[in-house]
Amino acid sequence: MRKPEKLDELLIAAHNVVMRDGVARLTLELVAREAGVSKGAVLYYFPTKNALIGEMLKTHLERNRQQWMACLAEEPEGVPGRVTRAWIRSVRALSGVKAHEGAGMLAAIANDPALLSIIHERIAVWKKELEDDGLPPERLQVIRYAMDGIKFCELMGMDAPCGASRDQLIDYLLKMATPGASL
Amino acid sequence: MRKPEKLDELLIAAHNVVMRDGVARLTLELVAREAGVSKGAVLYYFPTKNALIGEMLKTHLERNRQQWMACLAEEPEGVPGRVTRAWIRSVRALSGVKAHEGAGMLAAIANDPALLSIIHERIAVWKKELEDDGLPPERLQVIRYAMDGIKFCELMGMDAPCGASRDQLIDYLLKMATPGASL
DNA sequence: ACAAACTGACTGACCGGACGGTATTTATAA
DNA sequence: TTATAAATACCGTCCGGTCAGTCAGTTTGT
Repeated sequence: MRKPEKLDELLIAAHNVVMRDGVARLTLELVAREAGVSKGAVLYYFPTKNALIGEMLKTHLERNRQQWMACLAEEPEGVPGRVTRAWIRSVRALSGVKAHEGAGMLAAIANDPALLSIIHERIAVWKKELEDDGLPPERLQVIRYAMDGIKFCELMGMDAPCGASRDQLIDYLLKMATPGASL
Repeated sequence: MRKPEKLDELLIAAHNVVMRDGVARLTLELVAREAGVSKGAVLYYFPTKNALIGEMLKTHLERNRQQWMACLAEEPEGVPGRVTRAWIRSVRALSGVKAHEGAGMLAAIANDPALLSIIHERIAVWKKELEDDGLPPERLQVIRYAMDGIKFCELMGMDAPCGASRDQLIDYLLKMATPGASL
């Protein structure tokens, strides 16, 4: 059941290409070169380019999910907004300086929006989990879209918050996700 | 100084193509067909594809700007957060049911991220105007990224808020942009 | 033990189509 | 006539995907 590690290497290579050269240059040949193999090898592991992109999406979502769960474990139980706060912390933990995540999302948008259905399904699940978290709906919405905004801005280099300003923002969102905290 | 109206038709056609067929299908030929002209005509008005996309971006930004100014005129003076509230209202006014704006942004990302510099410059200006608006910085940030999140989600069909829920969210953001309002 | 048969991983050449852009030609208006 | 507006034909390139074949290793038959 162990996935071949070469497959992961190719996914990383694809990610690197998107981040370094832009999503327009995500070509099978460039991915191959980045990974140090031939184009044929890439198509050996992924039947089509779309399959590659789909896998990029899935691994990205999976990593997010795991980080979320890890943060949830550290969040004390019994306080409403627990799931939401864990989610906020997971986003903070993941999107660091070194790499924008979501290269797969960019690639999906650029190549075949139908691929986004993978994300749509996940969002539906997440949304339900967040809505059942006991927070006032307006606050939850503000938090959710603010986090989305941060992520998207990071993804396309559009003046995402960073440094102290970023920490301040996330702390504020955490407060919003904590009933009784003064704003 | 009147721009030929054909040029605007082509921009609209390009916008329609992106929204209907996805940014991957934004080709000179499809734009031409959508506008009911030949490919040569498109290249007569825009020397390159990038020029077309750049113009899409600029008109989009320009429309946003004008809506913003219109909303600003209706906002009573003297109350801090005035510019921010006008901005929120302008976004609400523009992004309706019928059309996602920002096809140009998608096209820029997909084709040549360097085009985004047009947006970067604008963002810098907007940011300054918003920062000088007299609102607490954390609140301003939350509002700003929440609005960005909404717009991005709309742009790529990722569960953007709509209907009553959407109005509720925007009202809440307006309250956040109003000093003294109870949250 | 040892070779034959087979398998999985990978290569590199190639094809067909799409697309951006150019060059040339034709229609229209002043 | 001349300038503008647009159509048509065409070129070169790039890219996704196919395919035949190589080669290391593993299994199998004796």
